[in-house]
Amino acid sequence: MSDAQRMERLSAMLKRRGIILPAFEIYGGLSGFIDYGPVGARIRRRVIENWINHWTSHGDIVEINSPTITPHPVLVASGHVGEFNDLMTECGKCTGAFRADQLAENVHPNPDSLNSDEIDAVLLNENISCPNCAEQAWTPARPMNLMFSTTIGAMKSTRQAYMRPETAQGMFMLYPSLYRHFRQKLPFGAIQTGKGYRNEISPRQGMIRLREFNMAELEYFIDPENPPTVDLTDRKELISFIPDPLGSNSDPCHLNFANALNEGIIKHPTVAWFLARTWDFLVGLGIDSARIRFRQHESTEMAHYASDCWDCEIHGEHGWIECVGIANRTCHDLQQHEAHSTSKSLRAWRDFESPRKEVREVLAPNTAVIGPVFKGQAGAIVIALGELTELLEPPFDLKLADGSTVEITAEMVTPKTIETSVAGEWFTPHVIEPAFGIDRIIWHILDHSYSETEKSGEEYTVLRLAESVAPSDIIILPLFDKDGMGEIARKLTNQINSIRMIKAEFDNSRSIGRRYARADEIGIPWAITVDHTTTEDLSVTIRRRDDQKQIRSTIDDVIDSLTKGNLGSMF
RNA sequence: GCGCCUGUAGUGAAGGGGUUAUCACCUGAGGUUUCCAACCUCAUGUCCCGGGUUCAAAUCCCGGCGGGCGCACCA
Repeated sequence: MSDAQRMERLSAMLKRRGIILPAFEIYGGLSGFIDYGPVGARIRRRVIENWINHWTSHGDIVEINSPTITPHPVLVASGHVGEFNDLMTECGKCTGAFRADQLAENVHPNPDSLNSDEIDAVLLNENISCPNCAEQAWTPARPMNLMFSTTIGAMKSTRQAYMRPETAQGMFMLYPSLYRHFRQKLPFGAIQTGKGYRNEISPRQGMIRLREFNMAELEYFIDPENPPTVDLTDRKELISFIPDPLGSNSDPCHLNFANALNEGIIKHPTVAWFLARTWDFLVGLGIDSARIRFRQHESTEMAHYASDCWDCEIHGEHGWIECVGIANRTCHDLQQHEAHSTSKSLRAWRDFESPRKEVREVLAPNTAVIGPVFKGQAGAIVIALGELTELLEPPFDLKLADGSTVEITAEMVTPKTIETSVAGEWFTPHVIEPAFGIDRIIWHILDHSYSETEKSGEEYTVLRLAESVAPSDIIILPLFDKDGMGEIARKLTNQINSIRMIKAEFDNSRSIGRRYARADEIGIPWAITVDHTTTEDLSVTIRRRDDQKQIRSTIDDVIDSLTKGNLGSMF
């Protein structure tokens, strides 16, 4: 078995066993889309359930769910419409593709604002040549829209919308509700799992770059002046870090999380905490911890909203692949939505340590005088008086918002000293976002679990899935489907399936060895075999997938252990 | 999107203008079998799609779609 062929054998197995398959294949297939088959769909569900439990068990994180279709203005505010609508042009000679606005950067003050005709003209008139081959032969610029576009409504009055490119915006839309839910106290977080859509130019590498994919994102809202810290000193694992090559500590290193934070490689204490919890999650799913690393983004490749970004990369058949992005998005999203939407409540309140006293000298308006004199203008005058930054001695000329000027006399105002007490202030929370690519994680779970061994000189395949993500918890096999063994096995299967959150399979087809082999190949961790002895004393054998070891026990004990989730302790 | 390679049962492969397209494994039915892909009999199932050349195309040509690799792209 040569290693070069391993991925092909793995892919063939995934297809043959109904785990991962190309989508729409009976219509010729469609690149960038996959199906999870009957076995794969259960693995996917369990990975997502693990993810939800992992975060909601923190206590200050809740799950929400939002639409996948997102109206245009939301994605304008988030920056996706701008970022995802770049105009591309190609060199007619060397076929290199470039962003047209970047080519025009030095000859135009604001190339991003140009439409395709305008930017074509700029490239032509300014004699912009290809950075690659120096030719001047640009194809007409075309928008490279990485969002799937759609419209809401029919006929007239349709509204532009897109399939969401990330689930995150849903959490920002619900910020006011989340703030109330958490009794107006930071920090808190919200998670969402679901589909995201990006119209990739060329999907590649199987399920690594999909056009429709499973995402799982967490938005954790914090007070930037009081970021939550978690003591990481008792975590001794050495983690592989690749820091920002432009930073001060740029050498790849192995450190525990606490030291990485202390040495300033991880800049933010809350980000450090999420890196650690991400590591816990992946290892808990059965990802090989030696093949996980954290890579810090260079400042130049940082997302448009982020101040500090880490990728969690996992190594597999496709090399090192970004599977989780952990970003400090700062206040960008909430500020943008506050600016673009009608809501002014995308903020949090922070108490001062002690209330701040403010003393202000003002000219209080005597409305009983101003009203009759100025009539319709009176309101504007009261506002203008309130906005005065220095105390003027009446009479004086007061400039109003509409540009007109009125004369204020002494009887119209009363100088006053106003003392106010300010208990705190409103601010825009910062957001730490761990964003998980579920399909990529599932690929690496399968990759790391896929084990090609030998058994009696024959090739033998075992999918060593963690119990938490196995497609079924256990398989029940009658040694032969006769002499009452089949009936006992069917009854036992039903009994186990009635246990909450436990899934049992039944298989009576072909020889026992073949059934073990099939179960091993899709990663079912345990098998119960009903044999002749069972018909006499209701004892069964329990077989462990990973070493094929078997023990005998009573059905009652097996069900008891299974319910408690500690079947392994019987061995 | 460009270039090179490529597409035959569920999986992996052979064949390469001319009867009914071949093999292994898998899957199903039956038999056999007292725990690890055993064996026997039988069965289901395939030339990616569309044009063209030809008396005849799974085979040759063109285009599309899918896959692999490289370039480009990848908040």
